[in-house]
Amino acid sequence: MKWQELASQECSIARTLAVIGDRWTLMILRDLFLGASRFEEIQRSLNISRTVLAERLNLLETEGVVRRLAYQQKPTRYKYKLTPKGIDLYPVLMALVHWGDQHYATEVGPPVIHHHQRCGHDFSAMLTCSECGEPVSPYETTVRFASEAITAWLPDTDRSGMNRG
Amino acid sequence: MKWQELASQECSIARTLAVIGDRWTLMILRDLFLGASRFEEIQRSLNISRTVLAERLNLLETEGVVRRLAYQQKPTRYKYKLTPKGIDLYPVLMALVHWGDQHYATEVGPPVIHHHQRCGHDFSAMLTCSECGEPVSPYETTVRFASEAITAWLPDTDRSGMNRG
DNA sequence: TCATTGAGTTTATTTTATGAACCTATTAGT
DNA sequence: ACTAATAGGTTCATAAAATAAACTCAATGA
Repeated sequence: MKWQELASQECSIARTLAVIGDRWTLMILRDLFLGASRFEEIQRSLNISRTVLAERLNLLETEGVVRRLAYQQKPTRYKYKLTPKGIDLYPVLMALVHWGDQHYATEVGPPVIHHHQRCGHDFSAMLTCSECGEPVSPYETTVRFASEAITAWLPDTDRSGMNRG
Repeated sequence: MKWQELASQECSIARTLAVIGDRWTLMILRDLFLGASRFEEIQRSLNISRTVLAERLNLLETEGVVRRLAYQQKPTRYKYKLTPKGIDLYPVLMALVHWGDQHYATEVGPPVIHHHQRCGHDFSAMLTCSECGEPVSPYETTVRFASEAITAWLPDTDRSGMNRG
């Protein structure tokens, strides 16, 4: 299967990855979240090839993830800003950060610290249930499509019918 | 910059993407979370090239994200299971699902439904603060590294010194 | 004996990424 | 006036990676 056929799959992960799932796009989005907005700025920050950066920004704009705005005339120069749809990717980025912090942090700790102004603490991303607000572990969830429940993460011995939707 | 140099960057997103950030790995992980475990099974499910699948599973095993287990002898055949480190990617997958559900769902609704057994409801992923447990929006957070706070997501007019760590 | 399954590996071809140079418009410096 | 620099790309030759198909090996089943 070619990569672009992913977008047509009946799966939200596939459809999401068809937009942001290549090798550089999430790094570009990181830069946008960190305040980069100009082509040159992102290119120099990531040291990415200009060809790829241009292509990716184009796709992100087509998909409504970023907006291209002229920030000056004569000559016209552009910057890229996250749209609300793009800002909705914040939980994706935070989940990636958290996994990296968990498993690849050095002795000196995580390189970037996130601060929650509402509560005044430095924080990390936690996944919770939209319905009850409690933290969610994969061991407490089931998945269904066409009426089947799946609990692949359980050890084989524990699959005693629990977790079947 | 070449892709593999990403891993050496002082950034948890970069280090995470160096492991799972290519075009197919997150789809492979989706399959593993959904219960696939054998090479053939994943290959047929994704219709991915065998070369790439073998290479990716190898990297994931090297990185400790999956474990390769013999499930029979004569001939020895293997399956792949998520390790605890791999299961820690659950929030990443759920964040991707949620964004896809938000922005690419069809009239018939999301293709896959996630159920939270603890509360008994179908749910979606919500990002909350590890410290106060409240939902986190990017507008309420700051980031710092080398003592600088960043709030790129705010409209320019709102950047009045608030959100600076 | 021949076909099939599973887990890959090998190889030829196609696709994608890289790096360098180039283009256009404008301002700043000498 | 000439030159260099900046920004936002595009073009092009080369390198790297992905794809599809065929092949390997060990065993089982018809």
